[in-house]
Amino acid sequence: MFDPVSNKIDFPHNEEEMLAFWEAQGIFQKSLDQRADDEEFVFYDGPPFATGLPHYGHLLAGTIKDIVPRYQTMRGKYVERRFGWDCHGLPIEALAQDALGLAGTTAIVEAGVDVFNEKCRSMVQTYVNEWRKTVTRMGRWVDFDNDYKTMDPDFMESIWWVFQQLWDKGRIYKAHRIMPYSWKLTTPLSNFEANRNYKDVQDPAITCRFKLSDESLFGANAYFLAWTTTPWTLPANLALCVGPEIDYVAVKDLSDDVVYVMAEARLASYFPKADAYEVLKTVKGSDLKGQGYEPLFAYFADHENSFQVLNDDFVSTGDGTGIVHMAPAYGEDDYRICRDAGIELVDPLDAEACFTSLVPEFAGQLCKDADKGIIRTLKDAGKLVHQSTIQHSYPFCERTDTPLIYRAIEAWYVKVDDLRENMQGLNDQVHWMPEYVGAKRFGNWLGDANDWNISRNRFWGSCIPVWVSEDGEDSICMGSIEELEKYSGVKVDDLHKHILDKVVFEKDGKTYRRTPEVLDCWFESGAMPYAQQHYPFNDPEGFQNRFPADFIAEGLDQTRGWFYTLMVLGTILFDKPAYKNVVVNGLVLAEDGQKMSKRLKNYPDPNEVINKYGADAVRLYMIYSPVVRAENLAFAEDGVKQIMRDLLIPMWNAYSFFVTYANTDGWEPGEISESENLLDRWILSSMEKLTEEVTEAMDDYDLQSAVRPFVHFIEDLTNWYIRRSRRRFWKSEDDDDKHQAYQTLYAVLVTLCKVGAPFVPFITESIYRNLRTEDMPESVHLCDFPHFAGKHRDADLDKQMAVVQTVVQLGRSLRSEYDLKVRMPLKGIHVATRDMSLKQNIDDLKHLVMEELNVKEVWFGEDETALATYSAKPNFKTLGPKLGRQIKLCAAAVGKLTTDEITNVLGGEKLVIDLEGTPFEMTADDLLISRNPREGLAVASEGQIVVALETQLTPELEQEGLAREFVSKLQNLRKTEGLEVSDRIEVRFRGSEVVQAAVSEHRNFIMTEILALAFDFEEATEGEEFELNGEVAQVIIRKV
RNA sequence: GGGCGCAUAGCUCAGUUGGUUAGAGCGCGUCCCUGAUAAGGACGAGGUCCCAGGUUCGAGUCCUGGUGCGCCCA
Repeated sequence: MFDPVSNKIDFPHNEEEMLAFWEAQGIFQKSLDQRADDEEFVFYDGPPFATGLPHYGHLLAGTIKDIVPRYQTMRGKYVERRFGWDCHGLPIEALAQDALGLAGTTAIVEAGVDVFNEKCRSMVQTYVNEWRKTVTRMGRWVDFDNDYKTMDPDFMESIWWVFQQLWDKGRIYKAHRIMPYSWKLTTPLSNFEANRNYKDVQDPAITCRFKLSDESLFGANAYFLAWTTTPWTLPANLALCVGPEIDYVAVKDLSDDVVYVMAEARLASYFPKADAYEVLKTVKGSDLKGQGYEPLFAYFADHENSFQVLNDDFVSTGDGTGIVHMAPAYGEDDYRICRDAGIELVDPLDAEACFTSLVPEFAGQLCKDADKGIIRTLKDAGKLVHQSTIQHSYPFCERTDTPLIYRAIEAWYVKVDDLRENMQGLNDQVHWMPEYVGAKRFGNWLGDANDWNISRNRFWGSCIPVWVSEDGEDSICMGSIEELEKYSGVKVDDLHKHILDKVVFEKDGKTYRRTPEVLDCWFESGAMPYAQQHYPFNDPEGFQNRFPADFIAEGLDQTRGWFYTLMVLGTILFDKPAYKNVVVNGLVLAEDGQKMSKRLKNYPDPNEVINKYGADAVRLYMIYSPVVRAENLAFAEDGVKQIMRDLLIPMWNAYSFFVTYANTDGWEPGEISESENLLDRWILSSMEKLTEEVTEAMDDYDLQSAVRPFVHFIEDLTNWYIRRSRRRFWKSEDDDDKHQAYQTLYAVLVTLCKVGAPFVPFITESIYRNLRTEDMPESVHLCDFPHFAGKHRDADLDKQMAVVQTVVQLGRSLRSEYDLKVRMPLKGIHVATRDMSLKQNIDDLKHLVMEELNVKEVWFGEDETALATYSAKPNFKTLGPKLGRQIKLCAAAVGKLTTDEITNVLGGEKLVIDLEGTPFEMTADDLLISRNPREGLAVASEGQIVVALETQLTPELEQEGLAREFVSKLQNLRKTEGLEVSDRIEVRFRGSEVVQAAVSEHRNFIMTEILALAFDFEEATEGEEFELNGEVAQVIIRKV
């Protein structure tokens, strides 16, 4: 006996039971243990930040990260799945800052880095339990107990090893980088952070003049004009820049005979009146290259290579003068262009962006506040030619709402720009899903990869393991804790900044201190393949089997993130890609196509959706969408509901049907005998086809394609196999046939559970658990994935059944058109088709049609012409290449063909048409023939099939129809009276003479159908009154 | 500003190497069926395949240029 199954299934509740079962029996662990000696399938889990609750994007990625390992496990691989946590970085620091009420880096330093870092450490765990709960509830099997955290000492030690590798290979260097900087927080921000808070502000816009050194060019009184909205950068000016292709003019101001140099295109804005100036000369920017000028301020007058005109294409004539003032410490282009010209930057601002003693005149003033004084000084010195204000949008610090400045920050870099081709080559070995993300998006990105800035001027992170001598001359890079201990004699077991910065040692008379920066947390996630296993300190040989990964999966937004950092480090360390297969998922948006927003509440709470429809439905909804191929998904709760109704409920109903009748019959799974029944063979063939399609799609990591064939299969199973086999289960007198029906449906359901298990782990487990016999594994997830050996595949049968389904569809359509209920038996249906492969199983096929359409006979024939006329079109696919332009003539000729002519061609005759005087020969293959039902007949056609329904009714047929109506009413009555399917009844009835006649004629049939033991006609019967095809009857039933 | 992608029915999406009636499911309307099914079936309405050019005998599909949206970068 199977456990009784209700068709009223509560999926979420059922899932909770399965979770409890997995937990109690340790099924996940068993699924690992039983593959312990098998080949490894290596999966790397990208670590999420632990600073918020999981959202749909995580659920999606988590589902993909669950399906593939489950599938591979069932295919016989050992798949270790360790959860990872990204513990370091700004998100967690921000939480800690809020918790401690610390506004910026100064406040953190004052409060103590140790206090701050320990707060960060304590807060990392804040959301872990919530994550574990939700991830587990989604059915994802992943090891939380043996997780890796980027703040673990082992992990951090491996980071050192990785860093030292880069160091030893000469790939680490220090340079400046222009970054948005908050003087209030005294910290640089990322571009991303800076982009989030633009405001419209008014700033000064001034034009200054820079005196040319070479008086031979335009005379003794000639100046370059340059425009700026940041006057405070002028004290640090070291060069001017012009566009080499831009035309510049030297114009004499006729009011004072001073000569100014500026872009021709900007002339009108400075000299609106044409009679106020005289153009002396026009030159290209490239002609001005190398010209010297007198510094505006004297502070850096002796600076090497400075105060000359440079060339660069970035200069535009959109505003200003077409000549750009360069302060390399305060602009990205400035920095780049000056560096290339051999000009070292000067930065006379302190950490709080106040001028230092290098600029004594403004020392102690905040840079922005110094604007006024600087402008006044320039004005007094006669160096200011124009002054106004400009309104523009400018980035502000999110936390303090003070304007950001751009300034040079010392940073550590990994050199990667010489590895572009190497990385692209390795990337070609990676299988991407979808393919274009790897080939185009990621490939292009690798193609112009820039050196990687890996340092952060922050506190909570892995430390750069470099100790620098106090004179800055020597550096020592540590690759392990042991190495540090050797140098310092200090024992350390925690590698965070507040510990390590206290480790100071002497070597050869010099004192060494650690460089203050911490590592970008992307460096840690990129080093995760090594660090999670504590490589190379732990089991370096075993590492060979666990690198690279067979599979990773993340969102499209990781193209420049994890996918990239894994690739960079894999390339440098081992000259290998770090992963072989990648599934890239798209963004999950709100139903309206907007981003999901907590503030707008434009999406349902994930936990509520799971608790309403179940995790299986949510998983399936997401996977059966293009979001698993990097496209966006507008998440619709209704879509989840739909998936449940389309797939999960029908599957459950098929199962519930089986168990109900198997229990009624006391059927038990037994020895397997090959069924001869056509439907059985067909559904087994379909099952194997499904297995094959799912396997192929999964081996290609195409999850959406793997799910698609389930839809069709479930449809075939429930609405064709079971529908057409129903009577075999509950009315069959042939025990062998009944046994084969049970055996087949049983086998199909068990196999379906196994094939579906990776995708919908709960419902399949629940069904499997009830169906399994003692000798089978206790969980479907401990089973092997089914093979598709081709044992049951029968392509001919698939095709024949498709024809039968078409015939039935056409027959139903005709019944509907002629208003003939299916309960009314009809004489028969004619099926005409030239495809006579049907003949093979014609008797069985006939019976399917007869039962489904309720007709007494099916006549198969080849001659369609009695039922339909033909018309033809050329087969453009075959004729197009042969005929080219002439195909239009051909089409005209073919369109005129008569039914008889087409019949002849179908019979094998060649068709010759005239094409501009040339005969052209065609065969039946060159024609596309459509069948058009003849007028006045009940005929319908589709493709090569034509059917004709015999619509005439006879008294006998009408009588039988009435009997069937009677049965139908009684079945409904049984149902409303709450009888069990196997209950026997007594019936008393009365009715019109017509009814009486029909009932007595079909008495045995009726009694069998409704399980009546007694069936009596009574003149005066109370009870339910029915209308049967216009006749009246009254019935009383009683359970025996 | 650059790279990549997406745009097909009211909605969610299929649509092979270009081939002549562009499909499915849901939703909607009408009708039917029902002793496995919170189901099922038939029929119907609903399309400028984002726009404009081009290549071709033939373009949803290929090319060029736009528009809108998204991701990443600057």
